[in-house]
Amino acid sequence: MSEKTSHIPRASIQRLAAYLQALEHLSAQGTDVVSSKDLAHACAVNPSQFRKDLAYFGEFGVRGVGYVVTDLIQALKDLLGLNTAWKCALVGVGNLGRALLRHKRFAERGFQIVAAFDCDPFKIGEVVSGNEVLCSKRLAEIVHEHGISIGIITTPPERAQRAANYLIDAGITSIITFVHARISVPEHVLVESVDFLHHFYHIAFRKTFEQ
Amino acid sequence: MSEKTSHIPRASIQRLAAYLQALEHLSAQGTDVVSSKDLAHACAVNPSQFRKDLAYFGEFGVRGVGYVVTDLIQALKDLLGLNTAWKCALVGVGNLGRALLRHKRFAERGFQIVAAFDCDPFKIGEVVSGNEVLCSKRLAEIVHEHGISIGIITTPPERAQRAANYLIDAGITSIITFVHARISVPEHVLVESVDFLHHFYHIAFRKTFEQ
DNA sequence: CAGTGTGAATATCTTCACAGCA
DNA sequence: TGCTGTGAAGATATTCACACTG
Repeated sequence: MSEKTSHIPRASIQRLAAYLQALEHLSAQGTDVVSSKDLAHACAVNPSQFRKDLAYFGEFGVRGVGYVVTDLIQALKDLLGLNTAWKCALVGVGNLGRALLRHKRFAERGFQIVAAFDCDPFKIGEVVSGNEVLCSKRLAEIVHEHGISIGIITTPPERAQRAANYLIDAGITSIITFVHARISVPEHVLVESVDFLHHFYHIAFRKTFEQ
Repeated sequence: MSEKTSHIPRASIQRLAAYLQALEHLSAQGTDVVSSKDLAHACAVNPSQFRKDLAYFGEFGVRGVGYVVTDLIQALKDLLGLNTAWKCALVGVGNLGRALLRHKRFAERGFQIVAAFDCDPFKIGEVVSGNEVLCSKRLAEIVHEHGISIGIITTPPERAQRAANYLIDAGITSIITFVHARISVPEHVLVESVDFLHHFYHIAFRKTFEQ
């Protein structure tokens, strides 16, 4: 089931997360079994799409019946790698960085921010939501000490590349950046970019030309 | 040039934003003219892709030469609807809401948050980054008064749907939600979902199965 | 002649339609 | 019989390759 996961459409993975969300909602409501039709409808997706997304990984349903909600939740969590506890380091304790540090829902989902870094001497030493802000120079040391595997960048744009460099030097191979700036990284490093502005642009475009 | 903009791939629009970013970087460096090859390379895109993305809207280059940076920046801003000043209302003054209110870069890009709402009596009256937090009940009134056209939802998940309802009742037809929860809206309302968790999930998936 | 703009070819993603199993 | 799992068909998106132009 993990042989050919490399050419799975990115959109599929995103949908898996949506399915999981819908399933947890169903589970909370006490629903035991759900059909592809109903679940897909709840996620605004074609039922075949839903079944095909799962088919990349194996067979999870019961023919003639549907999907057992709790089983599928467990399967999806395994598929998405959510049964692991991922440790994260955050670089850049500005407004957004603070908001993420205080945001409790990441930890609930297995993404725990265990260290926060900044290069501003006025911020170093401050404690935000249980994390003492450390000097960025100490990244490598702390990453090893805690076994951190994911880096989060929330610096101003002009310092994003330097933050990335620190993370990469510390051996981090996965970075999530919240900064509206292109950063360049070696081939082997995974970068996910969360760019709010893109969504605003998209709204502006559609309002201007499609409404 | 605006006839057939409705079937433009969503991915194209996202790339247009990336081109704009790269162009502004070039402009700041004093570059006057750039080829599709160079610009596409800077955005990690195929040069044909870049040219085709532009071709949806018209012709912007000079054959044998390339693209005049400042002209293309202006053209892209027009295409993306960024020469308009968009007024936004934010609902949900939690950690993330505060971070967005304080984030100055939205306003620089034409997206100004002119009002903030919450239903928590302890928050109402507080001033965050120049905005007084108002009672959500006053949404319709304020939306009309300011000519607000975009709603931003940063409530906890369980209150996202109610926030959406308030916004829609106030006549808002475009919503950007930062909440990891499905919200349902009438056909004519545009919803953009900025879901951090999806990006974390994606990293977790790729780390688990592809690295 | 360098580099755009674009039809044609390819690759990728989505949907259909139905065989096959509980 | 009902709904899954899946090959084949259809729709979309990306890349190639080259005609065309400043």
